[in-house]
Order: sequence, then C-alpha cells, then structure tokens
Amino acid sequence: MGRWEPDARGRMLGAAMELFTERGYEQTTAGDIAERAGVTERTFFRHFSDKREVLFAGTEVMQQAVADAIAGAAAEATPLDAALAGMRAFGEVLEERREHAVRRSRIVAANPALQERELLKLAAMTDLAADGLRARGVDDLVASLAAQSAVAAFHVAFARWLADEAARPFGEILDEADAALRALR
Amino acid sequence: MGRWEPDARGRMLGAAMELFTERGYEQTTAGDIAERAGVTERTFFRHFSDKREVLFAGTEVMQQAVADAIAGAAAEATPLDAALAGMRAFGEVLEERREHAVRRSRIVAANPALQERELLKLAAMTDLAADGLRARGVDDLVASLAAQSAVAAFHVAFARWLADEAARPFGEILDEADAALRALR
DNA sequence: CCATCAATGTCAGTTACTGACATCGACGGT
DNA sequence: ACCGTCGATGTCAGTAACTGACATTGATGG
Repeated sequence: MGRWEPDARGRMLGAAMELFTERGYEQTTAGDIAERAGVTERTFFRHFSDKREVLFAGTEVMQQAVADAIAGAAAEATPLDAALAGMRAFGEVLEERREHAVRRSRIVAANPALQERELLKLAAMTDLAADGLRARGVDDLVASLAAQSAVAAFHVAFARWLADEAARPFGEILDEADAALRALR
Repeated sequence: MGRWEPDARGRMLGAAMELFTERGYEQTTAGDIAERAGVTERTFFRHFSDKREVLFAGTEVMQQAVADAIAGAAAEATPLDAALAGMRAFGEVLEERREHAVRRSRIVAANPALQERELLKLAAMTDLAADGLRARGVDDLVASLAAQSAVAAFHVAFARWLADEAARPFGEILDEADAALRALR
C-alpha cells in the first residue's frame, strides 16, 4: 500500500465533475478540486497541464479508436468513407459513456474557454484523421478536406445526439449527417 | 487635443505585433505591450478582453463581409455555393492585408493558446454562415453542414495561401479546394 | 464658469500556473 | 536486515493574467 490513497487522478476527475456541476467551472478553483480530492493544488497541476484539461482526460482512447478505424477501413473505401469510419468508431466510444458525455457537454457549453479547448481537441482529431488518410496514400489536399468534412459531420451529429430526446443511437444520427453532407452541391 | 496621445488602441496593436515578433508571445507580458504603447496595463485590458485578443482585433469587418456575401448570394445558389461566396469575401479582405496576415499567422502557429482562439473565431464564422443560410430558408441540418464544409475549404485554402511561394491569389486556391471538396465521394 | 463624461491611472486582490527543493514509503539488490 | 534509488506527493515562493473600486483629468456643452 502506498503512502497516499491510490488513484489520486481518478479522485480529482470525480471532484472536478462534481464541483463544476455544483458551482460552475469559473467558480471552482484548482485548489477546490484538489482539496475535495484530498491532494494539494500542486498535485493537481502535476496530473493536468491546466485546469481545463481535467475535462478532457481520456481523449487518447478516442484518438486510438479513430486512427485504428481509418487504418482498418476497406481498401476500396473512398477517403470520405474511411474518415467517417473513424468518426463512427469515435461515436461508439461515446455511446458507452452517454451519461458522462451529456453532463460534461453541459459544463463545456456554459464556458467559452472550455469550448476553445474542445475545438482544439477536435482539430487534433482532424489532423489525426488526415494523417491516417495520407498513410493510405490519399492526396494531401483530398486528405485534409475529407478529414475536415468527416469531423464536420461528426460535430453536427454529436450536437444532435446530445440534444436528442429519444436517445437515438449515435450511428443513426451520423448516418443522416453523412447523407446530407454527400447531398450538398 | 486629448489629455493623452490619441489612438491608444492602435499603438497597442502595433506594439503587440512588434513584441510578439521580437520575443515571442509567451515572453511578452501585457505590461510590456502597454509600456511600449505608453499606457498602463489596466488600459490594455480595457481595450482587449484578454491578452490573446490583441491578435484578433478587426474580425467584425470580416464577419460583416461574410454575412453580406451570404445574404447577397444569388437566389438560385445552393447552400454550399452561398456559404463559399462568404468565404470568398473573407478571402478578399485577407488579400488586402497579406503581409499582416502572414506575420500574424506565424505568431499564431507558434502558440497552441493562440490556435485555440483562432479556432474559436473560425467556429464563430461557421455559426454566422449557418445563420445566414438559415435566413435564406435552408434546412437546419443542411445549413450546418454547408457552413462547416465551406469553412473547412476556407481553412485548408488559407493554410495553402499562406504557404504559397508564388503568392497566388486566395480566390484561385479556394477554387481548387472547392473543386476537391465537391469531388469527395 | 461649471457640471458632466469618457478615457485613463492607481492600487490592491485573486487565481492560474511554475520551479526548486524536501519528504516518505516501496522496492530491488546485497 | 540494510541501503540506495525512485516515484509520487508536499511545501513554498514567485510570476503574470486578469478584475474591481476609486481617483484624476482634460474636453465639451450649457
């Protein structure tokens, strides 16, 4: 047994969600989160590069899922098909944590600073997708545009999935966005 | 004549560009900018809501140009056509300030915090474009996707325009991105 | 000549972070 | 059983981004 209670990181993640929900993001200091988690503020910043990052932990899992899906897409898939396969994989990860995703997105929606960070993560996903397409031999310009288009469809579908009263599966909503995207002239 | 030298804002904008170029964004404090501009730090924060904003002044002009172009697009233009017309108008404003855009983007490229802000502004543009399309009677989902696609094309074209050795006009590069976008399957 | 107003200055305070150094328990080697 | 190292945490001081409250001053209209 360690000198301290185990899973400090997990406790901070939980404390942050609680406090952000209770008082809001801006009304919560990094010290507040650390205190509730039973650590010091310094430890908080050792685990998370900044205060916002506590809401964006675990993106690596998503990124891996996306990268794998793109790399593993059928050889005859078009660039857009492959990129969208990545977004579908992303959606599957989300589906497993729907409740968490909803609560989290409420917090993010209330804060421009958090929206910025979300956009940055989405941009990282776009770059990842474009890299994946280039690795499949797709031309540079086409890779960038297919990646951006796929992420655009994801973004729109994600917002609709969150707002959906009927709790329809993400894949279904993404399919609609996909169809509408391809129908654009 | 005022109590102070006129155009404090303009002096701060200039001082910021100079200092960011000389030492970099992070090595420049808000106080440094204020000092070079001959004002106090407090005045800096009265003109710019935060340190990053000094690099994003004047986006209202762009936004107006985009909104006007979308509203003024031919009635028979498709949603994507109209949204891209907005991006073309954006490009024209950029073209007038190419030198400034290049220097500015170098600073932004060197800083994740500034990239975040740029993404937020781009997202605001996307929302603006989507609003413009909806005002034309375009369906909600289609408006969102057309706006996102157009901004995606803009984004890719902008990066290529900045990197272009031959200094080709933005409109030409945007046309290529447009064509590649529509060719996606 | 005076009241008002807008832009700035002054100053104190909070909070997000960072660097340097100390502490302590686990663990492997001897 | 002892020791040296190591990883995770604590402690503390410091910087810089903001914010609120209040004072100052020159222009301006009456």
